[in-house]
Amino acid sequence: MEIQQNIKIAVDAIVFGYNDNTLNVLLIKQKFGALKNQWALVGGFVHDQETLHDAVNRELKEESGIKVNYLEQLYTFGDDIDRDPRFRVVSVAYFALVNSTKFTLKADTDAEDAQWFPINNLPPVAFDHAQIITLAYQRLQSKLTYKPIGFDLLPREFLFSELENLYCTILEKDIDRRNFRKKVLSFGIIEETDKFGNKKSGRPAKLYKFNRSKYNQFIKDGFHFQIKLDKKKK
Amino acid sequence: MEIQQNIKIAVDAIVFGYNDNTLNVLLIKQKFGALKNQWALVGGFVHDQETLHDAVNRELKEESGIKVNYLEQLYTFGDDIDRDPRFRVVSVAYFALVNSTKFTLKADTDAEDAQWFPINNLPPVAFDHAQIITLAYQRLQSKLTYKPIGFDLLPREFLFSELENLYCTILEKDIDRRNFRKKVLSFGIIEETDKFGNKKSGRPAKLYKFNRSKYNQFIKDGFHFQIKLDKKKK
DNA sequence: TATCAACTGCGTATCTTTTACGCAAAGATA
DNA sequence: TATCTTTGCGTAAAAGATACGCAGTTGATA
Repeated sequence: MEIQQNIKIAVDAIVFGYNDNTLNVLLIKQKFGALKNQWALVGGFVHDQETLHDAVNRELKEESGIKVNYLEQLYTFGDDIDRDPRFRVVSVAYFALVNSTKFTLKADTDAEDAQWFPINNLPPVAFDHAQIITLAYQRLQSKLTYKPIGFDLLPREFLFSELENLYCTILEKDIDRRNFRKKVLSFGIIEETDKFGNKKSGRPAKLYKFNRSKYNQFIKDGFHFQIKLDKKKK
Repeated sequence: MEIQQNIKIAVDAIVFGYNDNTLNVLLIKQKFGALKNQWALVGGFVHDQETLHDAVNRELKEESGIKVNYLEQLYTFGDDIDRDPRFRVVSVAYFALVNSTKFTLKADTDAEDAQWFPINNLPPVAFDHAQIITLAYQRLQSKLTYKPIGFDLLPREFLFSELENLYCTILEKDIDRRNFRKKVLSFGIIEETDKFGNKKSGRPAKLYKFNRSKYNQFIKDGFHFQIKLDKKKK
């Protein structure tokens, strides 16, 4: 039985980083090919003998040198037959989080340049990549409220104010600092260290860290991680 | 620029129906090909000139004659290189809901037989389809709590007790009938008709119907549909 | 060194939502 | 009429979310 089919499969990765109260997206500019000199998501065609996950990780390594903290499949784009002008491509998009302070971007084999762009100030991007980024941002926003993925954007040890700002920034909402702290602490999934973060002014703040095994237990016990930030109901 | 790639793209559909307090999955048994005489999900290879959605709808029509109420992309399975013994297949799985009382299944061109199976009593299925069904069921369970998709499994007009049983059955949880009713009514997204459902005994019950435009307004006003069914906290 | 600005960390009163559950209403059956 | 069953409404108590006061600790400044 032979199936005639002339469609290529690619993967794309939307990598989010967080730095200085700003959410950033990783974009690359390729040396070769159709995307020459255009900003685009990390991505490329899947090899015959690698899994989709392997393909994403390979592209991430080849094009940016980054190792992500969190990776999940986002959506498969295959309803626009002409999204790539060369031939039909179905692209499986992945969604990744990284602590961007940890890395210096190194454009590796395929990419001429790799850079962080603030989500609110993106350059024009290739193909339908703007649409993909929008979807990824929505996923990030909603997932942040019911999974503890914010920690994957922060350093291993962080200040409460950093976590708080991250939620404010990404969810684009106000927040009551004291209630937020109370809520997060009530889950019992982060613990304080004996270290203090260095700040310009103000009372020194303890560094905290996320405890994943406590989180797993928390879930197993039937509790729910949920952070809502609406200051007021209607 | 030529890309060498030898991977086929398929779509699969997990169709849920609800009947007599039972959640069912649609499976088919094919006449021809590798799946001959094995139960499997509706699905097949994507044509070069059709979108992924079109491919799913075509397969649904060809293999079962069903028109679904709700369709969304579920997940793309491409991490098991040998999931199909013939050659590498990446499959984009879709998740569909239908009011199964409305249809008589007609096995059409490709399928020998199309049948509903209770989710808790499935026959052996081809490939990794059991895994796909499990994922779809999880998606259904979680989505039911925050989107009004339950109505897509019911007739246009339904009894409150039917809606209630649907939630109980799918979420596998107990429920306080009176609180459930209060909660759902408080959203203002379903309205009563002047008709009554026929029951064996007991006080006659009004038929209700879901009002989608009210729901859209409800969302636009910043409210959230959310139905939690835990009878007790820890 | 006194004061101020900036930020942390804790506590409490109030309002809203969820949960538990009592009970009358409206048929069907015998 | 007595009984069974299911519907539909109401209310009290428990739990959770929100608003907000305020002292503690630092660096910078007058």
